[in-house]
Amino acid sequence: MNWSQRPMAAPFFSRLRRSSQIAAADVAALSALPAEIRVFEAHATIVPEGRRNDHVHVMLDGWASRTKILENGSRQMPALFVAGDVCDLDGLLFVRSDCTTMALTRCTVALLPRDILLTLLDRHRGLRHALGSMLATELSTSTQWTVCLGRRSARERLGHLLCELSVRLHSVGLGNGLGVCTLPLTQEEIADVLGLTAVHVNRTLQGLRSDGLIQLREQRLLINDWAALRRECGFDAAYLHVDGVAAGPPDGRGMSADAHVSLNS
Amino acid sequence: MNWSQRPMAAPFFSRLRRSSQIAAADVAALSALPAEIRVFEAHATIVPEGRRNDHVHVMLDGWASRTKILENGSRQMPALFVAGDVCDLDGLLFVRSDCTTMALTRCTVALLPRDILLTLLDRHRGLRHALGSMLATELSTSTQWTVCLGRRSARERLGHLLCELSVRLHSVGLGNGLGVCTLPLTQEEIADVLGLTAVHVNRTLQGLRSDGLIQLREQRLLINDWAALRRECGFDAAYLHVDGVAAGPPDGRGMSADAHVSLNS
DNA sequence: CGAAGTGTTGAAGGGTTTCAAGCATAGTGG
DNA sequence: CCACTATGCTTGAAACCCTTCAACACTTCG
Repeated sequence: MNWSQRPMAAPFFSRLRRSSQIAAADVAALSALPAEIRVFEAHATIVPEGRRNDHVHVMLDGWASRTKILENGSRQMPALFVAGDVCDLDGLLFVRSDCTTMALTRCTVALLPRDILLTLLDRHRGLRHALGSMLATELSTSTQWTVCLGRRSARERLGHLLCELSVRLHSVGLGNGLGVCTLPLTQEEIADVLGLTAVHVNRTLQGLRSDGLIQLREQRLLINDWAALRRECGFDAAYLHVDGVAAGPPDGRGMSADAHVSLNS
Repeated sequence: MNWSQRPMAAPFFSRLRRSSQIAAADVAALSALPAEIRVFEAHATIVPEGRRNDHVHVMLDGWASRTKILENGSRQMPALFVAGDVCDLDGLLFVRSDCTTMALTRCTVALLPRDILLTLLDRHRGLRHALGSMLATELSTSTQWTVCLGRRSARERLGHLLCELSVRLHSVGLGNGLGVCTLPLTQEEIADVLGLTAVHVNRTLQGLRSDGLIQLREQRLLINDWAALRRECGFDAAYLHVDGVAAGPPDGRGMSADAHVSLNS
């Protein structure tokens, strides 16, 4: 069976179609690639630092993160990947990866042969634009995280992250409406994303809960008051570049203008 | 006169040639672009947030930064640009920029028409790889900054930044040897890069100075003990992707293998 | 000469960390 | 079925890094 026909591949192709310049032939060519499907258990390494990039890894299911361990043993996760994300886009340009990507939950990943994909990119302008936009979005997201870590309080960082994840999952068709989604990360993992300690994440989470802004238990996140949370942490979804995305009801229409406005109001 | 023949354009073309796949024809095509040269005074806005991207901005001289101002008035600079950098690479992929880029010093910038450059990219595989690598390097740099802001002390962050800037300037032929370069940023601007206050940057700088690690006065930086500073802040230049770059003496040879080793020892 | 920008220093306060302990849940093997 | 262990969540108290506020020195410039 063609890998693109698995239901799990829907988020990735939904992201591809976000590009204004993608054509049916582009999608078809990518679908025809000989992909290997692999499952990584939680805590397994998907792409080790320094490995030669022979494949590009497309997340089909589960959560993963870029992970750096410092000399003193502390850990930071400068990027999170969910279904639909490519977790080593830089591998298309560089021979070796300079950051480890590890599975946070059990992950299903499609491995696309790098050299074949590169020749495909030479022929397909639309694919270049789509994957380039994904890389640029990753940069703008990383930029936003830098701003959050540099100038926002623990409460703002946490709220901002929850808003972002909610939008990202919603935009690829995961989660039930905006503000309702799974969040299978432990508080320690959240801390390693936000540059905090697990203890402080715990207390901050309680603050958001007791103020009625969110609910979070058993790996289910519910944002009770989207507008209030958004306002308090200064979240603006523009940097995620999801506008016009087909993330609405599965009737084929894209997200309406109103739906987009609702992200930011 | 062709814009590429200005001496100021050397750092940018030096960066282009870092790509293993760039060809003479690629460089020639880019050189032939009708570029407008503009000078921005310090504190001027080079690319305002939300503006339609009609041009791509190549830094020829001076320092610039991405700048975000938060609701509470605090400022964060999630990226720094020096000669040779393209300060709105994402503008090639997105219609509008989602971050302001401002001049920190007087800047000379080459404006390349976006649509012409895009058609050029369609024809020149080498240019695609070169600019793509620059974008990927910007991502890996942003990733590294996120790690620093999340898990490193003020002293480590500051030392790490000084190491990075020293290597970046050295790699495009600016500065006199590794660890000697200009640093025209105010302590407040450094603070806005590192997510600290100017007061604390001041005190931290004094710590590095009194420990004999660096000298910094009148906008000249000198790293006295590269190995010690590098060790103390956990700096590893790999993420800058400067290996094999033509950054040595102006005799045309690339940086030798030994020179590269010296970056990390 | 006054004003503005930058660097410097001191003292007090606060957000976050660190350390430590306790609790709940799930899985495991006897 | 029940210790036993491992993992994750929760809570308290003390310590610390960095911020905040305030003041002053120095330089540049109109």
